Amino acid sequence: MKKTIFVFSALIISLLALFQLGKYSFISGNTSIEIVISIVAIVFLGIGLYINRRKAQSVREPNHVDFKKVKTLGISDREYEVLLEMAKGLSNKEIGKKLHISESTIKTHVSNLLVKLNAKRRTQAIQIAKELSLIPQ
Amino acid sequence: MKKTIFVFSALIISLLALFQLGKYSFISGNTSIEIVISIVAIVFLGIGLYINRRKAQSVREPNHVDFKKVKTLGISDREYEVLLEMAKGLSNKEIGKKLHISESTIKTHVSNLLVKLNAKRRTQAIQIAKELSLIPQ
DNA sequence: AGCTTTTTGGTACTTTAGTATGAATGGTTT
DNA sequence: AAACCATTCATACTAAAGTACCAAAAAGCT
Repeated sequence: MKKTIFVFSALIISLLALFQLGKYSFISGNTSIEIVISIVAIVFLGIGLYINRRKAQSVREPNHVDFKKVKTLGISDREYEVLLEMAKGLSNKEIGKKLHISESTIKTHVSNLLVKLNAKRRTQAIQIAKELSLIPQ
Repeated sequence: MKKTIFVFSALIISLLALFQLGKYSFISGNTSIEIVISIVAIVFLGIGLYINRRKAQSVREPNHVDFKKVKTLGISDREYEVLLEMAKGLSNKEIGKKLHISESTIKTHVSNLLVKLNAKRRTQAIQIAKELSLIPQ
């Protein structure tokens, strides 16, 4: 947020400078009114595009993952791997094959995940994990 | 896409008009250079914001739902309701209670959904449904 | 009215998921 | 070295999910 304030302050200052420069250039007769207006138009168009792109990114980034929260919940690396595969819709057996470990181990991991995510079922766990941005949407 | 082209054409025309109007107002001496530049700046800022908002919406709208595709896949209204509850992480029994029908009926609906979505499990069905924008993310 | 689709529900069964418990291994910390 | 944690795996069990098959209302269409 500090960064945002700084960026916008710098923007406003440079805009005022542009404004004055435009006026000066015109009065001194070096530049035509069309060029001044065009420059202003392009600069402000760019600013408009920039502001909304930043906003769009911050509002909701579907692929953003909050690893800190994962750690906070006490989810281990291996459990997290299982969570990711689970969210893809794989069965315990399939996850086991993919990670080269037994289905039994997957069950253990899943069981632990359900407790840590406070879920009753794997479908609920996936939903919760996505809401908390633990995994990408 | 046709709509987009139309909107942008109208925009460019109105901008050219604004340009000429600005020049005329200034030359005729009715308006000061500051006001002309300010109007141009505000208008272009607004255009920049507008363009990016549309773009941000079209790129990925998490809550967008493609009902046509739902119908194309032959998913009935009731099956779709079940799909939504399923995606929330509810069990068959819980869905039954919520929709005031038996768990047995839910099983029938889920089984049909799995065939229509070409999924082996409910977790996979949810994943596929979200990818196809059948249900909100 | 007759036909079709949807929605509902049941039984019986198989498969998958999830729990509980215990235990062995390897790595890290104290 | 001892304690701790993550990872692995097994057994035995219960619960939930899913399949197959059937059947009967209810709603929609011609």
